Amino acid sequence: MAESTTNNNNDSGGGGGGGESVKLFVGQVPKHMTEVELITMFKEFSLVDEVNIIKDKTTRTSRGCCFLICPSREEADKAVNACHNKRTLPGASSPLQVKYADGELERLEHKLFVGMLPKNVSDAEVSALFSNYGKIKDLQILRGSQQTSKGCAFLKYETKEQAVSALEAINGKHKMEGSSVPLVVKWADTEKERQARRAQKAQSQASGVPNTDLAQQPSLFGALPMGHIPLYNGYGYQAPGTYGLMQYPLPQMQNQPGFQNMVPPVNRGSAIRGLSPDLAPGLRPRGFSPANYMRSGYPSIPGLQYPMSYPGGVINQGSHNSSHATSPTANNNLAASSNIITSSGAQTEGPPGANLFIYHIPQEFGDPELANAFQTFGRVLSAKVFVDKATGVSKCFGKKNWIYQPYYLLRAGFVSYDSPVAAQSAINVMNGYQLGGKKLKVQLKRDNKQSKPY
DNA sequence: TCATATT
Repeated sequence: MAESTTNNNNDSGGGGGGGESVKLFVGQVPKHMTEVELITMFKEFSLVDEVNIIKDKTTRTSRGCCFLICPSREEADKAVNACHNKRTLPGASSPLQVKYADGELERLEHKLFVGMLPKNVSDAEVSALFSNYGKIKDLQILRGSQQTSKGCAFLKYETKEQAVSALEAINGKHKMEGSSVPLVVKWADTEKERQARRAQKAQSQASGVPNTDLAQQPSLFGALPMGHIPLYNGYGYQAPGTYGLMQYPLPQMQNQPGFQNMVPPVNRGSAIRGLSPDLAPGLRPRGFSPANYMRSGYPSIPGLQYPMSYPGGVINQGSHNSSHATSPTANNNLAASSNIITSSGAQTEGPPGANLFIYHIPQEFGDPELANAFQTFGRVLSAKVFVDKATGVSKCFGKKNWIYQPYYLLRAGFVSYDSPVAAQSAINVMNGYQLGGKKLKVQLKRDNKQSKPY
């Protein structure tokens, strides 16, 4: 005797048979029909796990459509083939519409997005890594005009389990060779999400007055199950409006009695000192330029080894204009600057007007050096150097092959302060300052989150 | 010339 009244053969979760439940959208459903009636009807054509009538939010009445959950793709296809445009239910004006629900096809592809790939990564490297978790059906590294990767890829696995295990094992944990940041692994966007992303991008680029008001995008929230918290926010975004971080408790501590005396005065007044004329680039000691020392070896922390060479490092010199600045101070500064970048790699943004965009940063500068160079003017929340996409590589002709090699690493970066005053001080002193053969351009970072209605 | 990219 076969199953007669069992409608919950729930083997999809247990992994028996490898079936994966599939959600279908059904249109042209008479509003008076119940879920039980619909289940009964569809069971003539396929196995059915569940039917959910889609109801009006307020009136709770049927909207004339439903979701139909089938235990496998095969069963779902049976329902589609038997019903779509083939049968008209009593009271309906047109035949049933039965199709895969939005995002369902993509979901069934077990497709992952991989971010934070090195620019020069090869298919073989990515393939080797991800093959540890299952059979790769498809791999596509996104590449730009040259061979260089755009830092991300798409990847399909044979089964959901394989994709999940890769996601959990690699996301945020695995660093590729030569990369300092871990890979990001997420489920690829569905078609709808792609469109939403495109629209949002177009809007923010067109107007320059981006809409970051969450209240104006209610659909995204309505789509999330109640209580759902995304497992991983791949981009580390903060909710708009939550400026700053709690990771730097120092400002509060500095205001407490007893702490002030522990901080050398030169340090605490640094933002103001940065504005003082005697530190201005044009008035710095002659006969010593950053370009000079760069030719004769590459100091990792120029601000410390060549204290007179640029304004950011000037507080470290004990000689000519600040007798109370001592070398322990310099060490403190170094320690502070290396703490600026969090271990998670998350970049922190300061309040509006407190973030700088800096161009023509010397090659020798990494994040810590950049932070060090700019900390004289205020509390640096974050400093980030990156290579300019357009000019980071040049192509050369070889006898047989194209050779892509870096020739002049044009670098830019961001520095975020906790106050606009500090940022302005840094601009006043550092903009146009010659460092490493090029003049720094220091300006306020474009701020796309600026305008926000109340 | 504006960071973490989306087929």
